[in-house]
This record gives sequence, structure tokens and C-alpha cells, in this order.
Amino acid sequence: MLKIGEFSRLVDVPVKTLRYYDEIGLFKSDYIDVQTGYRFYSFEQLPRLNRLLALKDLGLSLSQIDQMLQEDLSADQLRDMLLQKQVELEDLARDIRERVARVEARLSLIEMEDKMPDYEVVIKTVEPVLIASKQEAIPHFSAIGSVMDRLYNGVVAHIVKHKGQFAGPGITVWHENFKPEASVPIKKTIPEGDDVKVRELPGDQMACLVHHGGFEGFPQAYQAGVQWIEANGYEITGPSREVYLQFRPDGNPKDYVTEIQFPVAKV
Amino acid sequence: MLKIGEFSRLVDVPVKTLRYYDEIGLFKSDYIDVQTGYRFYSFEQLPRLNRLLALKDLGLSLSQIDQMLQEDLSADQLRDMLLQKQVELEDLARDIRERVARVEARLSLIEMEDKMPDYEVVIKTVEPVLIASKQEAIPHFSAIGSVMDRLYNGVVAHIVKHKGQFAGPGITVWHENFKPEASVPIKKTIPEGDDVKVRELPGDQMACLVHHGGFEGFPQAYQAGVQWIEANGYEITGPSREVYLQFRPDGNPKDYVTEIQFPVAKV
DNA sequence: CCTTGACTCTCCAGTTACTGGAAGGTGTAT
DNA sequence: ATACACCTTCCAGTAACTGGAGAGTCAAGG
Repeated sequence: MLKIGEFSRLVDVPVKTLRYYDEIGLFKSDYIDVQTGYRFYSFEQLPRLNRLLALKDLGLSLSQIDQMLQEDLSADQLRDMLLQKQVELEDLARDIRERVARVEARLSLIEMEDKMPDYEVVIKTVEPVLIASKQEAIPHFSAIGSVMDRLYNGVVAHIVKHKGQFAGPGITVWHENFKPEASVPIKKTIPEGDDVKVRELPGDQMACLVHHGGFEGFPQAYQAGVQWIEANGYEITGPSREVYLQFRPDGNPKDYVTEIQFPVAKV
Repeated sequence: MLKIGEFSRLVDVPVKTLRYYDEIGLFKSDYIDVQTGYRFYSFEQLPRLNRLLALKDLGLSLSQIDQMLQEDLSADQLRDMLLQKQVELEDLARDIRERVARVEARLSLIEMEDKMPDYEVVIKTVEPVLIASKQEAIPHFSAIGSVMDRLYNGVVAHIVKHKGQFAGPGITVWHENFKPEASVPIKKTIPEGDDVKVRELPGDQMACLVHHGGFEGFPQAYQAGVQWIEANGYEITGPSREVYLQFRPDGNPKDYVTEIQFPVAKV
């Protein structure tokens, strides 16, 4: 019979930890002196503790270990638990590799620019939204402003006409061939018009970044987004979106806030 | 100005989490209504939150993020923190790879034997111990028993003669050429004898396993130990030891408990 | 025999980054 | 007027310990 300190030295497990295992019932002392409350451990307990420690070394949680230490567990059940743990660990390993890649990407940015990047890209899930929208090709780069004005005015007029309720800031979806879809979220569906469609913009996993300021800064922002997506092992899976979080045609462009979203998936 | 729920949807962070960040001062709401206590967030806060989320994605703790969000941090400091995190992550990655290897080793054992292994091997650090010891080559396999008896009797007699105090169970250190060193831990140093040495057995990282029963089972136990060490990417770096945790020459061999220790290092 | 120091006990608090729930106030649509 | 969604604070719980306070126990030395 060994006192807790002796046993602790023998198995190289802190006294506190042994008491904790005792408390949660994972590994009870063999015998407790009624007078003093001292715990006593025996050599017969070593196999159980060593098995416990070996399983802990595999990264299993104490409650999983508790299950695995049950005598009546079949080899199949044991295998299943280990297989599950294996999958878990491999997921974790992948996760960490990605993390390392992100840290490296950021380090190289800092090396280049000696500061944090201008645009922070985050992955998030956006909810589907019901929108009314109008689409039109842009004939020439310089015409973007006027075309967009026209599109949004058309959509807004249509919504107002059908007494629709606005549900958020405007969103431009950039389809192929430089063909923007000017969309305005609405609370409930309304009839479609000649050229105003009503549909649900699907939710998706998006790489997002926020741009503060006028539209002249957009190219840089897009570039930063695309670079991040490449560097972090994602690929763009659909049309990007611009969400005009803060915008008024008569406002100061400096105060504009736009979120740029790229639907992405892990390569 | 956005209420917490709206902001939550915008940044895809749970309301609870935003409140928590507010509480710990990591990310405060822009403004709080004095009447209602409602938190309000502004678009100007997006860059800080996005940076926060990006850093969180790297695996930094909230307090580290808090530091990195300070405005007055130099690029050098930023780089140092990231480099440190990189090292940390790489350590973690290695750790997980090793864990996966151990899980696989155990799975293959279970496949073979349809149960948990008979010997659990654990790595632990053993403390240095002061010992008195005597060494002698074993002429022939069959002579182990008698030689050991003689050695231990000699050491014990020597200790008693010099009024030394015993400090634990006997330990045999198996040096090369089948030359065991019978050692008995003592509390304080005593004079050496003709063939009894007094020295400190160094502490080390050891792969340990516990054998219950008589000496006839030792070969299997050693085999299990060596196999584990190979399978788990360690190598043996010195003489192995046997610690006779429970042993009496007149006792029943079934009750013997012996710990076998291999000094090891990661390959 | 007494004291000292090492050891043990229980109980409580703190760690991280939240999550869940209860009880109660607020804002808006029908 | 009343649902209902939303907001508030406060409290408890998570995993696996770790640290500390205050009090009792044990063995050796003087």
C-alpha cells in the first residue's frame, strides 16, 4: 500500500491529478483510512492506471477513457472508438496545417508591407435572402455608375409600386460578362415586373472583406480578396457580390462601407 | 447603427459571443442606450472585428488577439508573435501526428489480438536516485537467480553495515554484456566497499511497463516494450532497468510486481 | 515527550471561450 | 391590446486540471 505521494512518484502523475481522478470516479484509490481520510493505492492498480495514461496519450477525453476501461467492452467497440478518434485527429491535423498556412501567409504579408494587411478576409456563412432584382450588361466601364443608378432605381420603384418592404441594403451580384444584378432584399414576395425578377439569393460560404470608401478603391479590394482566396486554398465558386452597407447617392464617398463577398469552397 | 442581432447576422458571430467580447473588453459596442441598455454597433467597427476574427482563425488566444489589436504595435512585435505562434502550431502538428501513429499502432494490435494489449507502455520521467550497487557478469542464463541473490545480499549487507537507510525497492540495471548492476536506493550516502559502489542513478525519460508475476514472463514483457518503442518512434538510449516493486524471495511469484524501464529518446 | 517539517485532507477559486437558461424589459406588427 | 421577437443581466456549466487556504497526520530528531 502506498500513500498518494509515493504512488504519485511511482506513476509520475501529480497528486492533485490523482485526487481529481478519484473525485470523478475514473481512478479510485484502493482503500481509504477511515480515521485520517488518507488515500492508499496498491500495485494491483497499476495496470488500470497505465492503460488510462496510454489512452490519454492518444488524446481521448477522460469520459471516453472511462468507457474504454469498462471490462465488458468488446473488441469491436474498442475498434470503433479508436477509429472515430483517428478520424477526429486527422481532421484536427488538417485544421492545423491550414492554420499554419494562414500564419505563413500573414507573415509574408507583414514582411512585405511591415504592417497588418489592409483588408481582412474572413470566411462566413451568409443566409439566403429574398430579393427583387434587375439585370443588365454594362456596355463600357465608364457607364457603370449610370447603369447601376438606373437598375437600382428601377428595382426600388417596382418594390414601392407593389408595396413591398425593404429588408436590408442593396446587393449587386456580378454575373459573368460584366452583367450586374442589382438586388434589393425584401421581406415578403411581390409580383415580378417586366424586367424586375423576384428570387431568393442563395446562402453560401463566403470569403468576405469590407471596403471603406468610394468605388475607386474597389479594384484593390477585389485583388486582396482573390489573393487571399488563392493563398488559403479556396476557390471561387460563383458570382461575387457587393453589399452596400453604408451608401447614399448624395453622401460623401469616404463614408461608404461596402462588403465584398466571394462564394468559395475548399479546393 | 445596428442592434446586436443585426450586427450578429452581418458578421456571422453569435450574439452571445459579441456580448462576451464586450464584457471582456475585447470588442466593445460603439454605443449603449442609457435607457434600455441596448448595445449598438457601427460599420466603422467592422475592420477591428474582422481583424479579430482573422487572428482567431490563426488559433491565437483572445488575450493575444487583444495585444495584437493595439494600434501601437510595431511590425517587429507582430512578426514575433506570429513566429511564436507558428512554432507552437508546428509543435502541435507534430504532437498530433504522433498521436495518430499511436492510435494506429493500437488499432493494429486490436486487429491482431481482438483485445487491448497485455502491456501498457507509458513514457514518464524518473527522478535520479542515490543507490548502493554491486555488479557482476552472468556466466550462464541459468545462473541469473543465484548471482542476483548474491549481489543483492551483498549490497544489503553493506548498507546495513554502514547504517544506511533504505529508500525504496531494488533496481537492477542491465548493462551491456549481460552484466547486471544490483542497486538498492538509499537516503544518504555511505562509504563504498570493495565491490559495492555508491552512485546516483540518473533520472531520465523512460518507457515503462509493469509486469505482474514471476520472472519467467519477463521475455514477453521486454518484447512488448521493445516493439512499442519501435512502433512509436523512440529509441533506447541506455541500459534498461527492472524495479522490483513487490518482491519477497519467499513470496509467491504470482504476486510479484516489476516495472521494466527503458531509457528512451525521440528518434 | 515535544517540535519540526513533510505530507495529507477538504474546500474553494480560477483557467478558456464560450453556451444555455431564467427572469424581466423593449419595440413593432397586427 | 397583445403577441412576438428582441434585448438586458445574472447565473451555471463545460474539461481537466492547478493553486492556495486552513487544518489534521506522521515520522524523525533533540
